[in-house]
Amino acid sequence: MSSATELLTAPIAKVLAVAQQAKFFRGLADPSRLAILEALRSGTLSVSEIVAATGLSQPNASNHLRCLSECGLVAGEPRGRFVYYRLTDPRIDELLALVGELLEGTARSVDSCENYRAD
Amino acid sequence: MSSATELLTAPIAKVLAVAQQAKFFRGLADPSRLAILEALRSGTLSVSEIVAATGLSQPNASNHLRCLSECGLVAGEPRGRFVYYRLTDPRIDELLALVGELLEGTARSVDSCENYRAD
DNA sequence: GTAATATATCACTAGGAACTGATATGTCGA
DNA sequence: TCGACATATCAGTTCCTAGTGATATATTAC
Repeated sequence: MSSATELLTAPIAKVLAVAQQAKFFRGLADPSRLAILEALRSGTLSVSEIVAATGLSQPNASNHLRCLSECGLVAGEPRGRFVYYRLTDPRIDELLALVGELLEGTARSVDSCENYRAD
Repeated sequence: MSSATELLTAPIAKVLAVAQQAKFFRGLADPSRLAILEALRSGTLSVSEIVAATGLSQPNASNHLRCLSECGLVAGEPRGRFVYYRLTDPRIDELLALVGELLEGTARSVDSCENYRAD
């Protein structure tokens, strides 16, 4: 795994910033979580709506939502029996749009990445 | 792991786009790879320069570079005994800048994400 | 109060991926 | 050609994490 112990030459502050960014991108680096975020780009949704939109199992969606929530990507607001989730920052939408554009141009080269399964 | 089999309700094209984005973000979701990208933001570097800048072991850096390269984030050009790597797209720099800004504001909430170890 | 619904949590499993150390390939200089 | 250097690949280990199914908690409706 990626150990901070290997990054000894860099200043502490930079290591921390990098670790934080890595954690942030990890929130985005899973198809299920991206599907959730994609669904939330069009507006606030309850967990069951997210489950319906993504096809994820309820416990699985709940787990991913917890991660996304703790990572600050989404926020959940309980209303009665429901919990409504939304993107916390419009720049997350920007980010997804930027990457969407980026990948339209580099689709082929990214597809050829064999290090990770397509899943 | 994230299985496309769980995302049955979404259109195929969207599933593929999401999988591609997830793969892209996975390239960014590791402190070692981010350290490499961060080093490359200031310009082209050879592998040994990257090793020196990040403190990664040579085989480890090489492996991460292969992934980054196959994912289209960096490109390597052999020149004699050296291979010089650079970011393939200026928008990758944009992306990192955007996320940097984003995290300056949400630093505390992201730090509280306990789903993944700080590494 | 009791049943039904919405969400979260738990125990568990399987499969990846990030390391390390050793080794292979390839290129330059003497 | 031979030794030194730069990079890539291989084998193997450890740990993480996404998934499942069962269950707990909480809120509404009857």
